[in-house]
Amino acid sequence: MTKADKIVEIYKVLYKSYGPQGWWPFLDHEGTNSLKVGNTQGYHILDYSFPRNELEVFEVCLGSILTQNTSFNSVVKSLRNLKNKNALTPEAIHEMDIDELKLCIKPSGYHNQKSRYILEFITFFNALKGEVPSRDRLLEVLGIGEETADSMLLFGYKQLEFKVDAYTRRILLSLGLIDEKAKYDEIKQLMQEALSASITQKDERLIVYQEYHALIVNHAKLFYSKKPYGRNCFLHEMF
DNA sequence: TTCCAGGCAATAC
DNA sequence: GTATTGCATGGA
Repeated sequence: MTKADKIVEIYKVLYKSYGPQGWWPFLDHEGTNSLKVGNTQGYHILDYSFPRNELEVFEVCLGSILTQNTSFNSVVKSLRNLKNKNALTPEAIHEMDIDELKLCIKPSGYHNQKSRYILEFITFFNALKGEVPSRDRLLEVLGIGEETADSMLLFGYKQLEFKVDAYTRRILLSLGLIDEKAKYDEIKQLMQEALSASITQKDERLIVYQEYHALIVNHAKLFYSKKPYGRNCFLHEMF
């Protein structure tokens, strides 16, 4: 069984175990439906029409910054703080007092850094005028590294960019599919080549990229949060 | 109390 | 180029 085959099989097993996850965005920007805010079971499961507009794209990007090295429950608190002030828009945050912004995002940590990152991103976002940013341009923005860029592109802009995070590394390392010093791009290419080969339809592949990452996070929270990583992980029994 | 969380930039070597 | 460090809050 090749690495690519294993990567495809892992997805099938995770999906069968946990089901579709339904991630970003989290808040209802149109008032037409009620998203399950803060529900760990998912927010809009099996509805892949999201994000439906620029505001929802913005929320995904904002969440991508806020979730850096931070649990997502904390991020949801910050987003709700902003939403409650009717300030979950680039314009409102831009006009907001910086200390007020810091207070809103305080639950998700690093508020001094992240407030600056957010303001830098808003300037960038406004200049886009609705266009999809290139990955390289995103990486030039202060506070946006590889994972955050891919997070914005995959979940916000529906681009075929696989998001690699610490959990992805741990699982792949534990299963012997990468080595410790594997770089971000190496892991990303491994995942993308495996999935591209087995899923020719782009719309379908996008959904799998999104769900796969979400499934990895869900699975890793259960088996890869405490050392030794991967203890009792049922994926080990597959190969 | 300690450890960890859906990383990043700055700095040191 | 690679390794280390500071950043901050909240929950287990």
